[in-house]
Amino acid sequence: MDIQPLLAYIQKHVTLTPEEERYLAEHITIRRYLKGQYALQQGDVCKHSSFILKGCTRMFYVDDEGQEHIIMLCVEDWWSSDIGSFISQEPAQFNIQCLEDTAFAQFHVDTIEEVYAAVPKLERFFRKILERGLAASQKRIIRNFSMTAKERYLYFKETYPMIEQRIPQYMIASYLGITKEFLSKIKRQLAKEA
Amino acid sequence: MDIQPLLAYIQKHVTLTPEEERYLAEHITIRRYLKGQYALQQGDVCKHSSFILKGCTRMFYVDDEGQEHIIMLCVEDWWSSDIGSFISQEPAQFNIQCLEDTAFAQFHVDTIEEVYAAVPKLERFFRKILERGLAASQKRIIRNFSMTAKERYLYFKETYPMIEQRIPQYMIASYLGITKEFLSKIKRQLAKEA
DNA sequence: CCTAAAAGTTAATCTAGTTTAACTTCTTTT
DNA sequence: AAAAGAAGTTAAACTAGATTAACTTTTAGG
Repeated sequence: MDIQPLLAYIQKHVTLTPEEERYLAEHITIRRYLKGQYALQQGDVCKHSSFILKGCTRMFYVDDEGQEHIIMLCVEDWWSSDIGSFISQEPAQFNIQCLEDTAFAQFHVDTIEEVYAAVPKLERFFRKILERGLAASQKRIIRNFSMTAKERYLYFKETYPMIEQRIPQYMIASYLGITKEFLSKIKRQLAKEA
Repeated sequence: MDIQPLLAYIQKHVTLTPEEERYLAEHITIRRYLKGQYALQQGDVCKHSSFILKGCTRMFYVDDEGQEHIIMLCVEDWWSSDIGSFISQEPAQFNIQCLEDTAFAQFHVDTIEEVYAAVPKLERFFRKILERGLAASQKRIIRNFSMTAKERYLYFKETYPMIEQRIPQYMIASYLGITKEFLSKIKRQLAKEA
């Protein structure tokens, strides 16, 4: 598996020299999972910062009543880790499951600080994508408070048209914070309107 | 106003030399606002990354129906900016209003990259607090989906006991994503239980 | 190609939280 | 100390979305 998608993604934010690219490639591991497998399980410690080269994952939380809540649906060019567990090295609160055969490019927690020190541009890169991630997360909180379920669904469809095709409806419902039954009702309504 | 609280906060994450501290102090501006004033208004561009030395703010969004939604309540030692607007230099979606007389230590967007270049430890520092911020934001999304309003209120009280005293109830209700009437009902219920 | 399991639908009933509106404190200003 | 505005409370009527349960359709494995 080629790490080209990762390099291309990084180059959008910082410009690496060929040497730096080589160093990067040496400090990254490729890891593959089959559809259905877990890249991380609630309770385990998250040891990797993982970029999706190919495939698709869901990050979800199982609450005290046994109900699943999807926080993120990730496809190619997304980072899919429990960042809370990764930085604290405490047990993860989230599960990450592959929804298709998936290949990750992974930084290991034990060497990432060393990588930042050797290639400060990579620390800059992560600083930048964390800024974007935090801004996006705050906007999501707002959407959850200020939009109805129907509006959230329409926003999701419009913003991630490619994701809807690849993922079962009941997972999209969970991502939107509603039941699959209610999403079904929303879709019927929308079909009637059109 | 002394920037000591900021220095102490930074030193928790990275260790600055006296020289670096001096450089930092030269690239920071102190800005004061009175209770009720806006440090940022929806539609303006956020030019500063602001740390609260003293005081207290709310960051909120006004939706199409004119309703206010509070995303963050910030006190001393918190960063209070619209990070989405700050990094893109596009109009802010959020307002930041001071709920008490407030003093900020501010980095200006035009010089912050220069500061990162001069003191890479500061970029490291921001990378770390962004990681924490993103992890916290994800956990908040989960709480909003998996807890009832009553549970969210109890969590808030327990996690930020000092904030509840300083801020009107109706703002706490907005932060929790409920109406002030319903928070009132929850409090009555809790009082009865005890 | 068959069959079982997974995914999606429909509809009735129920509930957490909203809306509206009237009322009661509590603060602040004069 | 009075007045007025801001903050908080109460209760009745309402609604978005959950729950339950029975059903249909799609998918994938043997």
